[in-house]
Amino acid sequence: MKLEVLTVSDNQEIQNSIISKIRELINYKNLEPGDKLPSERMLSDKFGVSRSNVRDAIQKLEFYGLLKSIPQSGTFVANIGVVAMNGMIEDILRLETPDFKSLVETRILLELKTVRLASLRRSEEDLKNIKEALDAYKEKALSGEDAVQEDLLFHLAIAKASRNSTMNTFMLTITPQIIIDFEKYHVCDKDQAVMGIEEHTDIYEAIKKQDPELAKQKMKDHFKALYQYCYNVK
Amino acid sequence: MKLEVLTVSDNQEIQNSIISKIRELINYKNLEPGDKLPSERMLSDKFGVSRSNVRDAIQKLEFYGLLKSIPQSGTFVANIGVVAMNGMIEDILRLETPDFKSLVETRILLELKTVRLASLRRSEEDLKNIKEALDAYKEKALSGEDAVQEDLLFHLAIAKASRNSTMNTFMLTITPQIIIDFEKYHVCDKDQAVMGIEEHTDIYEAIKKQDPELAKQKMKDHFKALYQYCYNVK
DNA sequence: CCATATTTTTTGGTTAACCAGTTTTGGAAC
DNA sequence: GTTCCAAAACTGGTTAACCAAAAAATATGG
Repeated sequence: MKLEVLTVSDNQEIQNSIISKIRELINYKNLEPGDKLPSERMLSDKFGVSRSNVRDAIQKLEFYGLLKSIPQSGTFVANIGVVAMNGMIEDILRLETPDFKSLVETRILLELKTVRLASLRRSEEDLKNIKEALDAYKEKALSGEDAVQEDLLFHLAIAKASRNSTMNTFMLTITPQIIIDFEKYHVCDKDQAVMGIEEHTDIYEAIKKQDPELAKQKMKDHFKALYQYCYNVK
Repeated sequence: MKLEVLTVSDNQEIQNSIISKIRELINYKNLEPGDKLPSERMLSDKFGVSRSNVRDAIQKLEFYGLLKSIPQSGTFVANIGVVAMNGMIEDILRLETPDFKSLVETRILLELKTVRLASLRRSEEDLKNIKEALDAYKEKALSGEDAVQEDLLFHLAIAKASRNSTMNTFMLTITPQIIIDFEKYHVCDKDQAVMGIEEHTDIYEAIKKQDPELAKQKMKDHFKALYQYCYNVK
């Protein structure tokens, strides 16, 4: 287990080092938006690493919109100037795995917004999906089983109903880590699950009534315990 | 150009189809958290696609925390139940490229929060970084040049000072697309750049004074024009 | 029959060869 | 000197062979 973590860390190091070298190259050669980077083979040769490592690094920079690979042509620097490029690569290199507090803080921010938007924009089908998620959660929680999954699916259903694809994506990306941390820190015990039913129902009713402020308040109440817990732990 | 878009779309289709098949497999075989998936070779064989396609699909599901590859052992379903797994894969398959309105809406939400947090948590070094970004923006804007990069670097400096790694990451991920859309829709003309100097300075001063509510209000003012523009366009 | 050592198989990851386009280049024709 | 075209070189993507480590199976000794 230790070894695995180590290798992952090493790979991360290698990738960051390659990203760093690509930045130096862009600076040194004064590459501007639209200019072509040296080929993957050349880079892997120059950096002394495998081509797949170079490809992975490029893919990451492509994800953040800094580079653009075109199939049989080359890799190009995106329509972004050298200043922004440097600043963003700097930030990307410093990206750390988010701590629990940061995660919860962000989740609360997002959910107070998505629940408000969902109240305003939900379709009848959205409402139906939320209701189904609520019922599934109810049943599981009442049976005394662990209902963390159904809990989060209820929240994801609200995020989907918010009709904001960016926030929906963000909720999707933080959910797995939240599940892991919840289990790690033993948040959401079973006694809270029953209380959660009432709170979830309140949120659902507010969305049904299309009352954004009420929905936001009910979500706030729902997060109250989590919020305090989170700030006590860390 | 058309062709490129087409192939990208095709690749996306292939990947989604593989993800979909993996889901069916998990459902059919009733795989639970911790269970091992068939090997990559077996999957590529069974699905009739290349192994690298399977690897890419697995990597994506790994990003969303649904699978976990362990080097010389196998790929395992994460500590997430079959219900949440299905719901999340469903959402992942439906992920669309975010529209401009969704992007701006999310950015405003994030920035109103980060500027507040930055006011409360900023270190002296954070403040220095923000000041430097502000000065760079000032200089560029006053010279009449395009200062979109320096503009966004100022905002990213604030995000960094918020000491919330998740929000910082989210700001990084949406920034490139925002730049692209800004240029596409010709937001942020040069006459706005000069006005932006004053607004940026106000925000900086509020952060310096560690006044979170003032900072939030100044950021709100800063976004006022953008907000209206965004809701008129779409 | 059990516990331990050893060989064999299986695994995700890596490397190198290959492919189908794109880009460059060299020289022929005018 | 310019234009054009074919051929060679180069490109990111794909495929298949290979690697080392981890499991699994088999053998060995008690």
